[in-house]
Amino acid sequence: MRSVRKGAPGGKVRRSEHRRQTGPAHQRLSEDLRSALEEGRFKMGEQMPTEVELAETYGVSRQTVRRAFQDLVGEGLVYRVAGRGTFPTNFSQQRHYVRSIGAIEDLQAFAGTEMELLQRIELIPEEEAALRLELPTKVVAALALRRFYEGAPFGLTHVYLPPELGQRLAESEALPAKGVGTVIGTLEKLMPGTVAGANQVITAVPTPAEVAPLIDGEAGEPCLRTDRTYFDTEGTPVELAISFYNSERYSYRLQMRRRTT
Amino acid sequence: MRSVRKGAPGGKVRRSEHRRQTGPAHQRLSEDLRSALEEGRFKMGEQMPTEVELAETYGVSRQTVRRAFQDLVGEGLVYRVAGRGTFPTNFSQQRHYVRSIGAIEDLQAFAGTEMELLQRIELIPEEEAALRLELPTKVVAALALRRFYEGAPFGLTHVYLPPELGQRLAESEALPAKGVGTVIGTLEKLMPGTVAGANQVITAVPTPAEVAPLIDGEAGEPCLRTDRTYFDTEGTPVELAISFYNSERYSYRLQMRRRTT
DNA sequence: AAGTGGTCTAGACCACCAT
DNA sequence: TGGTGGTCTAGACCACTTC
Repeated sequence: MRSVRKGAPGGKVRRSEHRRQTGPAHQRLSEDLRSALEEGRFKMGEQMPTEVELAETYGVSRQTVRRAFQDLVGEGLVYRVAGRGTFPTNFSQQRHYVRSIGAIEDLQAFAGTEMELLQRIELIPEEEAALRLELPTKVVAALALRRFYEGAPFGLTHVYLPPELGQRLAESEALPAKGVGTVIGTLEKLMPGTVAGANQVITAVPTPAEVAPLIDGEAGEPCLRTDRTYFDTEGTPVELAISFYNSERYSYRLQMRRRTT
Repeated sequence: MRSVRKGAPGGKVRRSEHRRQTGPAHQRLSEDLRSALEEGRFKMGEQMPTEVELAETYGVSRQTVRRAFQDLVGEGLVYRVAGRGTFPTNFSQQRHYVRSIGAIEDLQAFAGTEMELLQRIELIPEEEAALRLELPTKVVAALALRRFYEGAPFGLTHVYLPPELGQRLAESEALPAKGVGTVIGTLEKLMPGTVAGANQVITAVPTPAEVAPLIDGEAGEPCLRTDRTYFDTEGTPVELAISFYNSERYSYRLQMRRRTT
């Protein structure tokens, strides 16, 4: 192993050879490839550059190229067959393809929709919510909001938080009375950890009478109810959101992907 | 780089040092760790063995350990913090935890439920289904089935396939008139490629009158409708499944996870 | 036989965290 | 300051596909 000159140290060398940008080399590479794919620069049916080719043209090691491809495979933009090569999928051609895959980022963004605060945050006793947040007490911080798309309301959400987090949210006054964004998105900036994911249960229920007028629906008519529990990296619940959606204005879309390992 | 003895060749060496089993070393390692986590062999709050430790005790390189941890992070069993270490999440403690994450395997398994064929496979003209399967013609192969849980029906599904695949499915006679399993699971064994994922739209609708009696529901009552399009690695649609679920017996559960990269 | 992706190694430097 | 995970390298062997 001798180490006369040894591999260039990770990360910093060759900084100026290719588009510098920021971040690790594998990330720059995958971004380059992603752009190329989205712009249809690789023809549909056939093979993309091999690992060795990319390693040479980008001046990185084969492992780094593999690392970049990992991301693309995970996003469903390409698929790889040992012995044959790497190929773009159908999805890679659709510009503005759905990046989601039931990913949590989408819920946080809720692109193109607006929210309106109906009930400012306050501490209330709510046994079931407290239980589902795995709290030792029965008191939770609660708030309510409506969500609008193109000016029309389509969803009503009750949000429950651990009191401590609710306190922090209230004090920050980061949550506007009206605007874009989400509670969990706002909350994350105030949290110690990060939001790692959410468990969700989706059911079809009759629109509750008190909810119906708020989402332009009729009481008793089918509506979509989602119960969503966000948790941090350790698996501790940080938010419970119960939403009712007008079924004529909102449907739940997700993409599943086989775990490839 | 000199190469006097160089790294042991991939895959085959040291075969008998640790539990041999099958497959790559990183897979064996991750399975070991998964078991340990599910059995609660690592105490909740605190740190798991470091990469270097595991590399030594398992006689593998650090990269191989990292590869193993990648899987566990992806499954939400552990989280890692640079500079601190690797820690089990809440989920790792729950035995029989939900592996899913909105993964496609669950839909294929539909654990614990039974199916009953209502309508044997046949070729019919169905413009909309053909369109959604991206077929050049209007003819599709169609079949219908009910799904049971503990003897009671809870879902009705219409399945549409490209004619060629439907033909193969019909000829194979692999689909039982009654039993466990799914169409997509059966189909995959007969396909050239593999099922890579599915796009899904979930809506709340009034139970159609013709569907209601089949799922023990009442016409007009809210029920969950899912439109699911499975696709292969290339992104080509291979199956369209439209299902109606009795909302009192079935709710849609999924786990989302932030993409960690 | 040549080429491709899949796996693996030994060693290195870095940013970050705890001390 | 020492330990941890994150990144990177150069080289190797393998299984598999294609020619």
